[in-house]
Amino acid sequence: MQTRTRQQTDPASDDRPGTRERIVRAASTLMQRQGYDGTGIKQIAQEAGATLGSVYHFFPGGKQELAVAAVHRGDEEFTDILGETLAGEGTLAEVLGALTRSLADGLRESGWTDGCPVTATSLGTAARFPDIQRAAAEAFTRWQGLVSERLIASGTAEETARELAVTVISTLEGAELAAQVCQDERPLLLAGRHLAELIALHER
Amino acid sequence: MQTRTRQQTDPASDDRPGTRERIVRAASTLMQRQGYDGTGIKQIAQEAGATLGSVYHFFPGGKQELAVAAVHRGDEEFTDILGETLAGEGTLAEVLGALTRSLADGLRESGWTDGCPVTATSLGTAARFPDIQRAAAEAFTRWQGLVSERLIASGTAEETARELAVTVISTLEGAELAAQVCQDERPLLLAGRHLAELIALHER
DNA sequence: GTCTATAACTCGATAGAC
DNA sequence: GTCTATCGAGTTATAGAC
Repeated sequence: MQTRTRQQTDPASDDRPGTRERIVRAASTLMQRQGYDGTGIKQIAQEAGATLGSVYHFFPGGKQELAVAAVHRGDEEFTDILGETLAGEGTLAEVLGALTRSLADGLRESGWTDGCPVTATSLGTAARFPDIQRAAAEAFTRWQGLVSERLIASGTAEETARELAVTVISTLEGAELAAQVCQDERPLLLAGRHLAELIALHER
Repeated sequence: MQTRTRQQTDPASDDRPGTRERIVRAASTLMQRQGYDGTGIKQIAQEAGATLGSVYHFFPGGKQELAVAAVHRGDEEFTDILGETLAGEGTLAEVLGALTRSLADGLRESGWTDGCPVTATSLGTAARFPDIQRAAAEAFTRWQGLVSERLIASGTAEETARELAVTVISTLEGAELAAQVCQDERPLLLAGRHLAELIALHER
């Protein structure tokens, strides 16, 4: 899901992150917007304020290795957000409402361009690049696991929780997609409400 | 969502569809698998058994016009499937189970490559090509409308039905995405079950 | 580690014969 | 309507100076 806070990429500013870090960020952001094939390595280098030589120095595997790093980065970012959100106060319904609200805000503020970096980077590449597919699958599985743990902790039966968690991630992902495609935040907000209802149905 | 039945593309067979039709089918199928930027016009021409000259004869607007036609085709195909499924016998729960089952079968049989043609073609292109974004948004809206009508017909209140329909499409779309990414049909099957529960909750 | 130059290739699109 | 040839610009990736 979309998680990135728009950041400074001023190539002239001091004490900025290291070159490798800037390259990964640029790759993740650009592939989130334009997908794997729509993003060029030269564009990544330029956005990162690095040269082509530096990109291949840190990522000798080329574009494919860069995409795997970008997916891992997207995974980590949303894992952090999801973890913090789920650990926050409030009922699960409130937590889901805050999460979808936040995703909707970020998506709208980006002009509906910045959706889920994992999805955008991996979709259409799975058949050609198994490494990218694997990284994306790991992300989805990790997110499902986080939701599942929270459901179990709040009293849902284990098997039920694992199943519900899969649908929670599917629905969040699909709602962000629908919001992006329709350029309308309602799918995300409705997903938050309906998921809360679905979960309440299974709580004891 | 993924709807296509694998079809003959034998370039030598007789009484096959016209050139324009073959080009649209090839464009839709290839962009469904590889996305807009991952699919070349030459590849489309070859898969369609046509020449580059023919492609530009029927689609003078080039790749962009071809992508819009491909999205419209994907829209029509799933609109037909959804319409027939919803009009079929059985409770809405049964109907959703059959639909997700069918989507899962198609996805698995394609080796997890053929997801939703509308999503795959439009994701990552919205900012650059408003025509493609618009065609994709129309598809999502149409599908939501179909589900909404069926919900209203089976006794759900109008506003409730419209809202539920949005989440039904979001969840189906997200579950197909999750199934594709994880190469596992369970997200789709669970989505069918959970959506049935959610809808039952709102029936009177 | 960073930079430039370039090799090797593919892309979308066009022109014009048939 | 169909075909081939090709243009110009773009791509990924590499080589080698600094």
